[in-house]
Amino acid sequence: MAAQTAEAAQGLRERKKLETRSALRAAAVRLYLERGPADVTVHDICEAAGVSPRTFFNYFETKDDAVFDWDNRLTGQLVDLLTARPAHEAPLEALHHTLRTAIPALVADAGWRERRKLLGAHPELVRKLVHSNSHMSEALSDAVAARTGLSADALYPRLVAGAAITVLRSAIRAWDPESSTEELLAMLDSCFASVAAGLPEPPGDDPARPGG
Amino acid sequence: MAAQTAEAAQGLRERKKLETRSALRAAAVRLYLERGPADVTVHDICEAAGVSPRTFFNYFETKDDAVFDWDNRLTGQLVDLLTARPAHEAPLEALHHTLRTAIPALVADAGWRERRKLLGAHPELVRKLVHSNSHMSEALSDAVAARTGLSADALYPRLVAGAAITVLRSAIRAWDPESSTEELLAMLDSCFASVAAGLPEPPGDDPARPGG
DNA sequence: ATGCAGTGCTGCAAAAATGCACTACTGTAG
DNA sequence: CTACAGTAGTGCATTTTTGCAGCACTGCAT
Repeated sequence: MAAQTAEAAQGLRERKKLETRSALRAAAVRLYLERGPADVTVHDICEAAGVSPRTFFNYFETKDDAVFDWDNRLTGQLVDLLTARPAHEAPLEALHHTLRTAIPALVADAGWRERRKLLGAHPELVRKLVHSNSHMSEALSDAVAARTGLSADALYPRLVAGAAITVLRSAIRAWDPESSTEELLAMLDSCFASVAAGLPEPPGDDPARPGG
Repeated sequence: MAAQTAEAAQGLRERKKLETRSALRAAAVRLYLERGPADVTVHDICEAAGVSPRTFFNYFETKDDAVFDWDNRLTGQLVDLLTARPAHEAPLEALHHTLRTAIPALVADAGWRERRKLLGAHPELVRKLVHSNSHMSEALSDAVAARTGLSADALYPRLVAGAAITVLRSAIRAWDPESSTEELLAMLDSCFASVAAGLPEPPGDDPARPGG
């Protein structure tokens, strides 16, 4: 396996690169929180991070991508975790365990929580997040295909990966970033249970209440 | 209900607007197919459509959005169809019928087929398509919430809508645009069946065939 | 036909994003 | 120590995207 999940910077070069990326990410989140996304230019972020604007776009595709860097790092991590799950687990089950394993570290990351709050304060950003999610979905889809021995173009891997991403998104969105990790995990479990049951009518649904 | 699904242009003004939008969409798809997305500038599209570049961005958020205009029109249509489904249908079932109903008209649309081929020829575009899909997902989510009497922030509507969008995307992507409508509908049915069953191990999976 | 309100279209300036070529430094081999 | 390959960072030109303000036309009322 060539996948080096360890973040150990082996050389000066690698370390500098990680530092630059980190600096850009941190500066972006900080400035976004301070002034709001609309009042922060790429120039500002770069000045705070000490690099040129061109360099910013060497690391990130769009201005907002720096804020979503967590998701891209998470993607690689999820793929590794999923690959490491025992082969006897059904794909959906393996994905469930994978997410469950990855979430605590996320919640423990102060930067990630900051970002989560940023998304709550600026819903416009959520729309751009889809891009990162799509990347994650494709990566997981490929990993599921590898697990099941199916083609990467087959329907099943895309369905399961898509469902898992939807679950993750929905749970994080509904989760209150001030509350505990357990809350998030509970919602994740509930979502996976709902999907595994074939998404039947809403659990707490009371037929006597028309809802209008 | 104030929703006017009818596309009848009541005044000259409305008609002109639709014409401009149509012209931009058509020009974009044609030029994209002729030269490839990278070799078409907004300026080119606007020249072909006879409007200024600034006007392009009054209609579409990004250069590629003109190509995805079908999805945005489809979104409104799906919401209307879903709202019209009988109340006794379960959400997932109602979404299944909704998509089944909308698809034939799409496939019959020559422009939509062109677009579908464009996506096959230029996979980079698929990445940008997620944006439209996300819009569609949110709209359907709200419609499901209305059907079930749940809050728009509840988990269930997002899960079902997300699953439906994933199904639609997967089916269209796997579908050969040269083949028949029935092929696409069959894949759609198969996907919905898989989701309704809780996404168990791949259906046509033959344990004897390693698939490598 | 005339005047008014609403708004579609446009030009302009600034910011975001991309391709290309160049510099400077890192890591490695001699 | 020196030479070399690889590549992160940069500057520049071009394209994409957005905010703002003005012009022109439509739809409506008089």
